[in-house]
Amino acid sequence: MRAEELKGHLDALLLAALEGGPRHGYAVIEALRQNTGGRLDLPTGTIYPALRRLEQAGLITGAWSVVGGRRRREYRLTAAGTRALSGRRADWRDFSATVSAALEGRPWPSPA
Amino acid sequence: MRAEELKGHLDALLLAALEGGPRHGYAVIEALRQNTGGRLDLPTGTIYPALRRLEQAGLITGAWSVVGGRRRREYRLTAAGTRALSGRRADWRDFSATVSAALEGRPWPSPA
DNA sequence: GCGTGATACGTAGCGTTGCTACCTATAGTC
DNA sequence: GACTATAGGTAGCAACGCTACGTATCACGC
Repeated sequence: MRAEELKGHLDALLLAALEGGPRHGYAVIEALRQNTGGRLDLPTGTIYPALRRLEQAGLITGAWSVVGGRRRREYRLTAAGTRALSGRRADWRDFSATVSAALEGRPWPSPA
Repeated sequence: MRAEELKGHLDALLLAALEGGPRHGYAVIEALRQNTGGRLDLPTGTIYPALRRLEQAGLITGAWSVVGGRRRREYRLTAAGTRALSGRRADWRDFSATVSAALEGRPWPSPA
């Protein structure tokens, strides 16, 4: 998967990963990897800053906890985050339909 | 349509717009607009630099012409461009399936 | 002749954002 | 002691589409 492709869609994926309940960053990475058959294997340098962005935007809230001697920051969706997620889903459907139409449709004849 | 969503996918759209025959920049914009029912209405500041990038990458070639007193730069796909287009189409299908799986699938239960 | 809109090309500079590369720390296993 | 998995983080970079301009021609109304 080329790198730039994900730009602008990561937030939606992260919100979706938190939809089923609270998760910490590392678990989000694993969930994404498992749910996409390994096609989406995002580096920590992508996930952690993105989660902080979402927290700062008020779409998720984070709380520290310690499990098995290791500290975790558990994130959960806020009400605004839930709304944002459904907005992003609609955006994705629209975007994906638009690009598919432009890309997969039969060649557009040039007027010449 | 949010702005960042397009990132990394524009090249494919431009190549596809040239698949049916040579077009100049302004005509590409119109073709994109018409072919997506107006959902994709890209500014010239997006299209012209992108076409130059593609030309520099050897995926398209441009040639000046004058029609009705106005100069145009007509672009056409090169052989490499045609190959690139089919690669990008495959990328899109893979990417779109991956994101849809992660986004539209039923909520993953949290392991807690 | 003048203004306005469509056609047609272009550039400068910006902001966003995901990535690479690196760092810290604990627990378990060999 | 070394290594892997788990868990968090930052600095700096590169890519790229967008905004805001600027240039020019042609057609049309007035």
